[in-house]
Amino acid sequence: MALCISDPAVKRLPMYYRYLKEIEKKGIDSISSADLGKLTGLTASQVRQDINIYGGKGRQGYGYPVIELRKHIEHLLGVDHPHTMMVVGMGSLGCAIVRCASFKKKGFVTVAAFDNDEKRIGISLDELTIQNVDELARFLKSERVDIAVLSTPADVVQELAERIYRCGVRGFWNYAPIDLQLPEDAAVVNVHLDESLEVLTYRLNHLD
Amino acid sequence: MALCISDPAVKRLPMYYRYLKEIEKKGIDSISSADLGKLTGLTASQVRQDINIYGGKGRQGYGYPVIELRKHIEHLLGVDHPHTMMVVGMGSLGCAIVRCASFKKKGFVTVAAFDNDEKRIGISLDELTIQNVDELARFLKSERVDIAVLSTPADVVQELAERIYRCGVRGFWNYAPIDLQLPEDAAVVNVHLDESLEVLTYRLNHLD
DNA sequence: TAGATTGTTAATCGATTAACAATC
DNA sequence: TAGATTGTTAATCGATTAACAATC
Repeated sequence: MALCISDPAVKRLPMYYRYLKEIEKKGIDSISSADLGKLTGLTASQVRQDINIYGGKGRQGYGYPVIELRKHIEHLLGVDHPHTMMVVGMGSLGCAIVRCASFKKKGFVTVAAFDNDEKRIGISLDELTIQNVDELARFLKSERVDIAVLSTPADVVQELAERIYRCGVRGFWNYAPIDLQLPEDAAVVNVHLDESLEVLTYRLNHLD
Repeated sequence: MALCISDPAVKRLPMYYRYLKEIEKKGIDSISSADLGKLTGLTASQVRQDINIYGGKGRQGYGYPVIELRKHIEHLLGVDHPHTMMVVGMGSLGCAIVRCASFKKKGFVTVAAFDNDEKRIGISLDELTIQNVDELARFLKSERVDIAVLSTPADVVQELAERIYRCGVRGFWNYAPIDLQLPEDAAVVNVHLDESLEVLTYRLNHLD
């Protein structure tokens, strides 16, 4: 795909997707940039620029066809086809992610869960059994995994991620409080929940 | 505080804070903007601009004093004093947040947990007992809560947040997949884990 | 047709980067 | 002192907004 979307515009993509699904559910079949702007908190101009960059098409005097645009963005995001995930680090956060029903609904299938703690290995969650992290490379030889979810302590996650990368996984959703360093051909999102909370305390302490 | 920090600069604050703590732990007592830039992936120029805006002070020919700058940013973020939190919606994600030890270490004390499901009310997690969400207003009459963590289904969270706001809480850390609408004098951070995952699939599907 | 609204270009705004004098 | 590095101003870059002709 030749079209290149700037990072700020990519980050708005999921928001458009969310609102479009809402609008679609209401049975509305077209929406103007002005109305979509009101919903998302953006200017109509920005909405039009974005949709143009995304390659979406509207009709003058009418607006954007909701279903068509939703499908278009769905395809851009890549969520029109399922992804397999594995979770490494089965603390309470790792377990919460495995259990999270909304991801399943959206086509994210967790195919394995790993930990290095003997007390956790063998425990079942939903249809999964927690495996020893030493089995990881062997598992990845036979199973395709699109996304590794990392919810281990920070001090082991970089080395772990490199190991997983070498097994061919290219998507990394990192919950450990560091910035993963991986080769260019890997897609990494660092979640940094702690930093999100610190942004909140900043705002809370500077309200006035 | 008169100084106004732009949103992009506020969002970099926790990252500086994280790296400064790391550097401090290594026993290094001064760092140049060039070296801090290398760590954070920013230009030295940006680092200096940021620190200036934050009100931090360095010394020519020497760099920035690590401990002093760390403390300064800690104060700006407001994490130099403890915050109380309550969690509403005790699904697996809500439980994971209550259990998350790293928040405790950073001065975030969870003082209550609520749910509306009879099966969950009365269950104990750590030192907390899950209370009926109907008790929420009564609880807030006697206890001060800085931050409400919302991990309920999306369809109830807006109304719930408004109710909590009316009880005087001003910090909202929202995990439900909607954008909370609250008055100006509330500090809201919408986490949107699902959207973070969609940004990952976008990048994964557009690697080449 | 007239009204509405897109698609797109130009103008503006704000954030990042470069440059360099000040100074430790 | 000489070298290093900040603090700060100016230049650049990119993203957002405004404007308006095209057209449904």
